[in-house]
Amino acid sequence: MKTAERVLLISLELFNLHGEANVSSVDIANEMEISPGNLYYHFKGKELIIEALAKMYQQRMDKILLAPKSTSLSVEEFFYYLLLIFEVSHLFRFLYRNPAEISEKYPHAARRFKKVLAAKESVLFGCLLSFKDQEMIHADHDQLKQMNELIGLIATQAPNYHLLRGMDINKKDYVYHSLSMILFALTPYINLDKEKFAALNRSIQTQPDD
Amino acid sequence: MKTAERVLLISLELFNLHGEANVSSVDIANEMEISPGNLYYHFKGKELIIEALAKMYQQRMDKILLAPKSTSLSVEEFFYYLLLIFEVSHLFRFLYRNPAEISEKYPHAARRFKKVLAAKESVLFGCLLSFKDQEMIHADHDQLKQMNELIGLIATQAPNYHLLRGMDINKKDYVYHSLSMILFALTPYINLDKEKFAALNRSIQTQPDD
DNA sequence: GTCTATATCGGGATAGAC
DNA sequence: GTCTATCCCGATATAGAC
Repeated sequence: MKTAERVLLISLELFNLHGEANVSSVDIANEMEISPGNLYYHFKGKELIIEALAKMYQQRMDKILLAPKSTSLSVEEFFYYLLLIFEVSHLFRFLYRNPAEISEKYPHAARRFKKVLAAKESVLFGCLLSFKDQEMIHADHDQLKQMNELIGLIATQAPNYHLLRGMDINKKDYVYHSLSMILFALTPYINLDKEKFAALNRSIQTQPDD
Repeated sequence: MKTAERVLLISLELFNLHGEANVSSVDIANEMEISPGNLYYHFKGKELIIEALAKMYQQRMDKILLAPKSTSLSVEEFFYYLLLIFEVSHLFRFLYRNPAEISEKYPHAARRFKKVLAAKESVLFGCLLSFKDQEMIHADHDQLKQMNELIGLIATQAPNYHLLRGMDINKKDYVYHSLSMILFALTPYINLDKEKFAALNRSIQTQPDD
């Protein structure tokens, strides 16, 4: 693997584990067992590393968001879709740790990040609307908007919340927990027979191995 | 006012405005128009300032949480109670900005903070239970737990979420918005006649001046 | 591409005079 | 209690040899 690629992978890992602010360029160089000077040959500063990572995040997420969704998802498919999104967010979870800091220090990366969030929100709202069209959900437009907002809050803040509750964010468990929170929030509005609902609930609560 | 008090007030303001990590002791001294040496005479390091602030937060919050609640709150009173809690959280919002960082750098402050969160959660769960007893809410025990968790997520993560959406966190508007998110999440389970519900909704959406 | 050595800068921290 | 002066240290950044 090329050094530049390794820089990105190792940086991502360290940022996720310890938080971006706690990882210096020297830390990255040490972990890679190269010299700081060499690191600077490839990336002239932490800023450029983070921008590159934000770009990776954007590309991975866009691939999911822009996938030609067979217009009408089932509820089960919707949650599987959410899972895909959560998994990518999990891979780049350092971006979610202190969005305020990141925005101030790395405006370019922040722009990408916010663009992705907006796209995510609009795609998910599209799903909700199509549910309504198919009468799989009973709610007026305003309620759909509130659901969407709740989903957005859970999706973006779940890592911090779970961290606060002492969960290990580096295990993927919290992703499933977040999904079940979303399911709980939507349940009163969803038309889904009891068996299917129970099955969905189980599949969310079952934590596959990492 | 004594210098030590002023240190705490100014620090709190700066931390809330710019985030704890972006405010150095020199910044605080400058803002107060005293010398860094003088600042160190009163607080030997940022750590002690933050611990003192965490203690203030704990005291303010305990006063609310331990207030002898006339056992059976109405739904309206419950939301007013939430508002009181949110207002104190708002005053010390810097603690919510990057809990992971704070925990690592200031374990003492973090202990207090987490203790308060736990107390908050248990008090609010008590309210939900009493609603159930009075049949003001229809939900089983597991659903109550999920509601409580959702409330906890909204209460702790709302500032970051709203920041991410470009809101100005230094205005108190987002507090009311958070309350209406909670109301939305609880609505399907609450027995409340339409008029009272609409009135509650209005009173939450009306943003009193700061 | 990679290394070593070094310069710079800002924040944290303290000593000693007033 | 308050100030000035100073020190230490870690992170960023770069020059120049290999």
